[in-house]
Amino acid sequence: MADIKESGIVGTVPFVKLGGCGNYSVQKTFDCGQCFRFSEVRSKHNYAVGGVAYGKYVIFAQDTPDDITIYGATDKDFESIWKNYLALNVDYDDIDRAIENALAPPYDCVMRAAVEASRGIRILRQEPFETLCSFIISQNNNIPRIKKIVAAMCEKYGSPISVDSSKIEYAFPTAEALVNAGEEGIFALKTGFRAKYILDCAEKIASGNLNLNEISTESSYEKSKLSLMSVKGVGEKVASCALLFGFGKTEAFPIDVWIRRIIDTRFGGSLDHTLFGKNAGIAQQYMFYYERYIQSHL
DNA sequence: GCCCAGGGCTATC
DNA sequence: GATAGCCATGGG
Repeated sequence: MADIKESGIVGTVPFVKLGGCGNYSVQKTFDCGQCFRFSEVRSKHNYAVGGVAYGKYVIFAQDTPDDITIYGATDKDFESIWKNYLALNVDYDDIDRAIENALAPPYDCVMRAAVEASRGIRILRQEPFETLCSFIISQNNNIPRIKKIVAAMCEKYGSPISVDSSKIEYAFPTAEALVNAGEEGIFALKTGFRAKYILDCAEKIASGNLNLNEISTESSYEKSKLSLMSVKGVGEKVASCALLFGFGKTEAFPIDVWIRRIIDTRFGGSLDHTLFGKNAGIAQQYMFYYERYIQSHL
């Protein structure tokens, strides 16, 4: 399992260098459509992404599949936030094996190919409110534009985080801040017909009508999904994505146009995702990545 | 101009 | 329960 090999400070920025990360791919993990707040940054490392989560600006840098360096984090931050966020406390070797063997021939072969293409992807444990709002924004939208809208929302209504003397980042807004923004304020961010959905979501959270902490600890997956679907504009798919990426519910199996497509073209039109059990959401993410990978490499 | 994007709501049958 | 329009916006 991942642990700290070295920690210190460069300039004013604390960092931790990790080893034992397994076959982690920072690039695939942050480029597979689950997270809209990180983007590639230049560094001395092989690959690095920077962004805000849990109110902190951090950079995740990587040179080999086994190491990750986190800038903007102390040892304590790693233990209390980033280990869980990056899913470094989860054994993906076992999960990958289970996914490869979950289906009967010939469909096991499709899953083997999907696992192989997706090697190194981890399901992040993102913040519940941010994740729910982000996937409301995602509906009938594409990934680059979702990122733009979320960034605009943070800049306009999130609290500033000073990175260094010349750079300011922004946290994701609180529910209260979005309620104060109102439907016009949210619409002005180019959210279109989703503005009223985001407002309804923020209102239900701010009023206590919907409690995301309770949903996190709710043991019944169906109940937690129905709770999220009480928000206007949150249907099966958005609720599943939020539960998978923001609430740790790995049995969720969101079906979007890409998953629909791969089921139609490579699984004979139907797929019983409960065969994957608690790994359904991870299998789904591999399928999503694989199908998009194939499309972009034709 | 068209079609599409990590969809869901509403009306109608 | 299924299906048909509709919803804002920008990129290809």
